[in-house]
Amino acid sequence: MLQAKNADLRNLDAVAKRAGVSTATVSRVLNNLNMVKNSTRARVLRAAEELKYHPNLHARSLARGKSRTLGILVSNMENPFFFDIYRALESAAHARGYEVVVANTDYSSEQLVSSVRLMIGWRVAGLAAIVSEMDSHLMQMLTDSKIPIVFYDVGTPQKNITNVRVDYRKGMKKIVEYLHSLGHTRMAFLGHHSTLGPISERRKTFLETVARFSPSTEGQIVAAADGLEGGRQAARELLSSGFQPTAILCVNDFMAVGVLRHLRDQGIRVPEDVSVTGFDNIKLAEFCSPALTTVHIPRERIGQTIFGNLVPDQASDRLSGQEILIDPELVVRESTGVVRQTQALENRQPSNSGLQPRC
Amino acid sequence: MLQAKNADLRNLDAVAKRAGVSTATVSRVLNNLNMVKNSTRARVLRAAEELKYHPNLHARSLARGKSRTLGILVSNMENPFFFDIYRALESAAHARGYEVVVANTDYSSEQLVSSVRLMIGWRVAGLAAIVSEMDSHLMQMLTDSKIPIVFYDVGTPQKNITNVRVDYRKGMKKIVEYLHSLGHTRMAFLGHHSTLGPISERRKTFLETVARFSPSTEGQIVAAADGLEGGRQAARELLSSGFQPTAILCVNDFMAVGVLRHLRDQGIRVPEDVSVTGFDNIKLAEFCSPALTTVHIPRERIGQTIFGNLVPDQASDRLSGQEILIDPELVVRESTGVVRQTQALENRQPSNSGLQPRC
DNA sequence: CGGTCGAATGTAACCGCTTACATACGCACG
DNA sequence: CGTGCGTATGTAAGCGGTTACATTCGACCG
Repeated sequence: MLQAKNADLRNLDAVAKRAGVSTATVSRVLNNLNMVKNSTRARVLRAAEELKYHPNLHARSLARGKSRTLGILVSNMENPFFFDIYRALESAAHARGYEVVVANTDYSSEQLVSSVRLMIGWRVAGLAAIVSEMDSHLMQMLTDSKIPIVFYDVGTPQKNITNVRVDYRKGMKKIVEYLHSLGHTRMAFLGHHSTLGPISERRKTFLETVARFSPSTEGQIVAAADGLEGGRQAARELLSSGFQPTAILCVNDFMAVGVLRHLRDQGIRVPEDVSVTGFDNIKLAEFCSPALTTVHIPRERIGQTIFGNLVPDQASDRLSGQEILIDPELVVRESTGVVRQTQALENRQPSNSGLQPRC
Repeated sequence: MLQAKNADLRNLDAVAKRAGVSTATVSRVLNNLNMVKNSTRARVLRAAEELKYHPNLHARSLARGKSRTLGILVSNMENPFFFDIYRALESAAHARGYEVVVANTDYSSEQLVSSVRLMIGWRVAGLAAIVSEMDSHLMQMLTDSKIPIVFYDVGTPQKNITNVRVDYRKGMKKIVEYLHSLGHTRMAFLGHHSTLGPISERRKTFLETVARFSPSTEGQIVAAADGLEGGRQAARELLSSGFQPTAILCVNDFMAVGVLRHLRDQGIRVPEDVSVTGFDNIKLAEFCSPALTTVHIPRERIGQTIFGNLVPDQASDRLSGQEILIDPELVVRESTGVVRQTQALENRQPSNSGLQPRC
């Protein structure tokens, strides 16, 4: 583009002219390469300062052919679970001199794909996909890209792709067994986006584990959107479905907080009338009322692990192409309790639902 | 950099060669400029597809000399208040074909400055600074940059800088007056980062308004970090200070939720024993227990306003250099109540603190 | 049939930076 | 005083796109 001679063109050339040196020297000064006499360095720095010069980072990346920027994709930044991983990852990155760009996918695989396109276009040095959704062509696109990638939750290991997973089965099993040990007989699983892998893993495990205690124990399923409002909505549907749960198992803490709200509105006490559990152990789980019994997922560690596998550590090398499995732990707080005899018996109504999912 | 002839070099040239056309034609196809015969377009697209070609966006920005990317700076993405504005802004941007990059500043002006540097380096088309912190040199740096900028909360209007502000004074006044009308006599303001402009605006208004009701009413001040934990911590300090408030006014909802937690732990009932108010009206305010009385700040509208002032609208022109003021509204929920006679009288202890802030 | 014109494509000069290589300089040494 | 060498700087060729301008190619017209 032949640009009109712009009066305030602030580029290397302008700085070079003003300092009476060549662009190469300016570049060397700005990149802290030595080999530059102190007096020249000073002249250059002053010139840059006077011109309010800010290097064009696009030009820089282009010339260098590589960047120190990592891409991060998350399904729902509003959910503190994702935010926490993002934050841990970002701070690890900053500590090692990497920049970070984030994109929200809203659990939509179209958005996931278009964000990945963007990141590839930006030639990020690595890509972390902390998402629950997937796209059939995506894996191919990513392996082709040759960019180091870490998937959390979804995807399969490849030459350039590492997977970090949490053993959701184990976590879910612990919850169901714990509730069963408290005498719960009618449990409901409350989720969102039932088609997504990591979510349906929990749902399936729920159903399987409940089935093990059948017929003394029944299971039921509902789903809405992720979030506070989604949790409330799902609780509303659950209660009006006729199934009268002794315990509600939420797919995550964030939705559980919404559930608590609806129960309080209905005058249903937690845990006296019904127990509620979450998943993730976000900070909010400890601050809501009653505090949530949940499953702890070590988000800090996950963030660090992801970073470690994205950026080649000088010492140890990457576990590229591996799968890393993380174990969750049960955290018991106030939202669960022993089933009262009356609670187990009362409300026994024609519950024709049984184990049939209806989401 | 003279690069080793990279076997899988996927750039315009490679696509052009494979399609048997020039790079100009490829570029035209990829940018949907017409003037390209359909048959050639198809050949080019197939070549690009086969090579898994992804345009280098750095090169593109560099060549175009302008970008369609907006920079967003927020103080604390973890606080839903900031997140909501960010989300509204992002979705407005996407709707108009803009990309968005975010950076967290953690209320630190050093981080703010370095993020601004980054954004300028990326030559963003516009910059939204939704931050509470400030830096003395920053304004100069920004006006010099010539980038369209919108500040929320801080900064002063300039040629290329618009300001969006919420009338926090009005909001705070409404809260204090409301509480006073309920008979509250000992109020505490609970904040964070007391040196930051928007925060101290609320604190000052609190003190002024309380002073108007003096001596029948007393005020007290504490501060901790923003967040759930910070709220809890501040509440702890407040209660152990000897000042026994009838009402606790929090600088934002997020901290208020932390406060509620501590009060519950201490067996102090809200609002029977003490009233609590928030600020912002985040979703969580409605979901916590008890639901928070707060001041509504229209974050959606703020996000849209910011976008509208960042990107020149074809129809109306920007209000650049203006200041836009937004009015907040009181939202009464469950966390505030009338002071019981006993509550007002009991606990009357040697409160030597009076109106003296101690943060 | 030469000329005109518009549509389709090619050529090459940028965008602003990095960096390999060339050059200039000063100084110790034979 | 010429040579060699290390240090400081300059020169220019990339990086991978975009786009102004040139060129080619038919079709259509006088």
